[in-house]
Amino acid sequence: MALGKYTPEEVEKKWQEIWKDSRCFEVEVDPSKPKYYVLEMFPYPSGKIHMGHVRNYSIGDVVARFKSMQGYNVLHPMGWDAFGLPAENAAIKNKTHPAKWTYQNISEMREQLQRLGYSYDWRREIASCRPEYYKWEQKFFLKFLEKGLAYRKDSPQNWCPDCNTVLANEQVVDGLCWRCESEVEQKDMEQWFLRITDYADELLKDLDTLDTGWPERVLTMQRNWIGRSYGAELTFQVKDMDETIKVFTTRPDTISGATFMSVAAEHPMVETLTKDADNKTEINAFITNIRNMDRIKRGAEDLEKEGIFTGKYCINPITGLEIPIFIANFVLMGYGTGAVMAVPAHDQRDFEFAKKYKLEIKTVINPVELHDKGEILNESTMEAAYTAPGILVNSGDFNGMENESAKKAIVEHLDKSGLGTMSVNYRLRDWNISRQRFWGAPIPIIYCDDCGIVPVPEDQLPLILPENAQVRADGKSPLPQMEEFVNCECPKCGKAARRETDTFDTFFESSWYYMRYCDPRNETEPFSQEATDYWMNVDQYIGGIEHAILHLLYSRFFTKALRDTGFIKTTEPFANLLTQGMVLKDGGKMSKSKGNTVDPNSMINRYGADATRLFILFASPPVKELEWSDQGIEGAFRFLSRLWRLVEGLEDKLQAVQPASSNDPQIDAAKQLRFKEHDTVRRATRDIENEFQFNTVIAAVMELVNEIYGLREALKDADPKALSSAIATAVTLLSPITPHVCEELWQALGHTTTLTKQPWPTYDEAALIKDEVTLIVQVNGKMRAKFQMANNAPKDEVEKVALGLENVMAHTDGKTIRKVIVIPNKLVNIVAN
RNA sequence: GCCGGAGUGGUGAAACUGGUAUACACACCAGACUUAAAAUCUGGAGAUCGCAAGGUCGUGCGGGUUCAAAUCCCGCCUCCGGUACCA
Repeated sequence: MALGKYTPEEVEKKWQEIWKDSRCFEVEVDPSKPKYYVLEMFPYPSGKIHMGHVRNYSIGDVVARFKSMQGYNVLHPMGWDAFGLPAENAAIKNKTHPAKWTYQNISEMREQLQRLGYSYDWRREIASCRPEYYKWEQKFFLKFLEKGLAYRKDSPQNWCPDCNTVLANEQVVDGLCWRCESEVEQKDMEQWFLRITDYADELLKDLDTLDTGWPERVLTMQRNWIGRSYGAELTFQVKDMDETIKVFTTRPDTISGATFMSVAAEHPMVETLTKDADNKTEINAFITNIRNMDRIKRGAEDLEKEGIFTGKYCINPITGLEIPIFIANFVLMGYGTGAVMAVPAHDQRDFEFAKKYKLEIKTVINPVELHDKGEILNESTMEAAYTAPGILVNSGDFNGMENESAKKAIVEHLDKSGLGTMSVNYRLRDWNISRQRFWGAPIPIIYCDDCGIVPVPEDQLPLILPENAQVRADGKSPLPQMEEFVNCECPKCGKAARRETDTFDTFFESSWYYMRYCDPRNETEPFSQEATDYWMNVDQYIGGIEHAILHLLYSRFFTKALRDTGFIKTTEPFANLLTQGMVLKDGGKMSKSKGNTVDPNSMINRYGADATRLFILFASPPVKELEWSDQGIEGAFRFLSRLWRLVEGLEDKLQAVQPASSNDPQIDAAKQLRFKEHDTVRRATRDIENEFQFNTVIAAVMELVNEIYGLREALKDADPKALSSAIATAVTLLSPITPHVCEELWQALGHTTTLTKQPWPTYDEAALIKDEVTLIVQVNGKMRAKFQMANNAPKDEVEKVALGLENVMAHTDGKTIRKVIVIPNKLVNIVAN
């Protein structure tokens, strides 16, 4: 069969059809084979794929094809994270329904992905906006409700005025909305929450099990986000009032040094404390000022510490002394109890505050060096708080104790009078899942005047998002105005009732989609036990670092919550995580606003899917950033053409042999080629297995191709089998990366089966042993000469030859040879002076 | 401040357990082919001195360990990413 000119569009179309017809990427549960689940984060159907997607999905495709060649039963699905705000905005703009826009985008993006030749089992495709999908998460929600994992609460929430909805803490980045970057406001609202904090400890502890599979920095980010700190909750009596204030502290050992107390402006006690203060107006102005300050300014590092005295005192439970209560701008209601016992001598913030307002500073922890000299840290000359360990002083019965043991002793003492207990505090907050948006899954709840909150009965699921809704020009959800949606019967008492009109946070959908892929068409349950027992968990997950906390934390939580509600046995969803680097252009992130985007479609049109994939995998290792280069993709295309021409030029000489099958080379050229061939298999396998370093895999194959070019004249008549074997190896090794062109060349070699059924090549150790090796000679560590010698020549012989080399003699002349180090088959180092 | 990562040619990047620093590619230069160009094939190339053989320097900076360091240790500098009044 004549190969002709390399025209990617023809080759790619041809093989995509063959793969589709042969259904070679469709997989089923098969306990007789080891499984491998490779998953890339599913995209939001924005309409067009971008280079970030191409990179993400190309990496995943190589992994999938490679593992499949290694004999695994590979699950490699794709779908759509299809709920979200852009669809609503587009619907407003085009006066259409978000669903229409979304489904149209999905079909366009699906086509683009298919043009790239990815090995997905397309039968498993899911779109999270379909009732058949979100039905199950409505069911999960009802189960969570039963279990007490879902609850409703009225509290200040992050409100994005642009998106017209609340946001979870994780979705507020530097005080800005993660999606639209508007300034987030605070707003009191009644909302639905999931008790992710119930799992805080487990989420933290299980990070240790991901130690080898996840990038260090993602683990660290999650640990910081959960923010576990161990300390104590202590109770302070308010003087002359029947009230107490609880504080959380990690330093109960310093309590005797607590000379005042700071509470947050939002603290519920503030109103009571300041009710009859003389300067009530001043206090109110101070509070209003803090509360109106936006989050960025309030959180700024250089924000001046400010406070105001409430006029009230509380009693230090250890010293019995009265200490003033302040409202302070740096105390956050969202952490701990919203009140802090202030120990200026041993906390930097309290120190600064005390200096500013001339409050007492009292040393209670003494540095050991001073203590040994019989001295005590002098408060009046201190320039910063002393936060290191030490010995207790000015602390009554606890004097002389080491501060670490004093922590426990003091809390135990307070516990006797019910004023203190050891406690753990987390930075993590419960997950607010209510969204005041239309394009999301409806929360299956009914409000009845008589029965209160009533869950939608399970047999009424899915609770379908109305298809006839008209999106509003002001961006607000149309649901609350839709009588036919809102009005319903109470399932309990049958009276008229109202439906919840909020929808789920869209992170709800992405928190379990990888489970649904295991059994995506199941109509009676979210997924069968059989399917998830076999496929879960995901062996290799691939996606962007931007989800280090959000999606990855929610998914981990969901997995555990679904385990505890009996849906699945898995505890951690993703065994291994690869976060691919960004795609840059001209040193910056590709973005529409910068106008430096490169459209994957135009690259495919011009150079083909294979060249696009090749470049993106060659230019940088997957975890690193990738600088886009127009010349680079040109070069990738040139390499594929070069490989093509190699086969084309030898067409009548080549045979349909297996990779690495030339076993008996007679001439030097064949020996040399055989060595290179086996060495390439060794390197390629090693580099894929070592963190998927596809860039060096490609470099190795390029070297092999260069070698074949150099030897082809010598071998084409003398040993065509050696050439055929080497070409077969190159094509096979490259096939996960550039599958279409490799299939075509494989066929041109005379093979009748496809590469999708071809095993990954193996190499023969014996082929890597050379008759002669090159040795390096150093004199005092500097390279002076090289020479050829028989493999494994005896040390003394090697030494003799090395010492006799001309340039070596020149450098050792007149010197005494002290030592000669011989590393077999590698190097000789002569130490002389 | 803290946590993570990275500093290697003109550029993207290699270097497996310490053992020829710069593989592979891009860009560049030269030769072959061509009337010419493109494409292709072959070759060159870290800097510097030298006609050459060869020498000297060279992996952010300064030390150290070692026969031998891009690689290990100590101390810094710069850049990127994340994160922070978290009590």
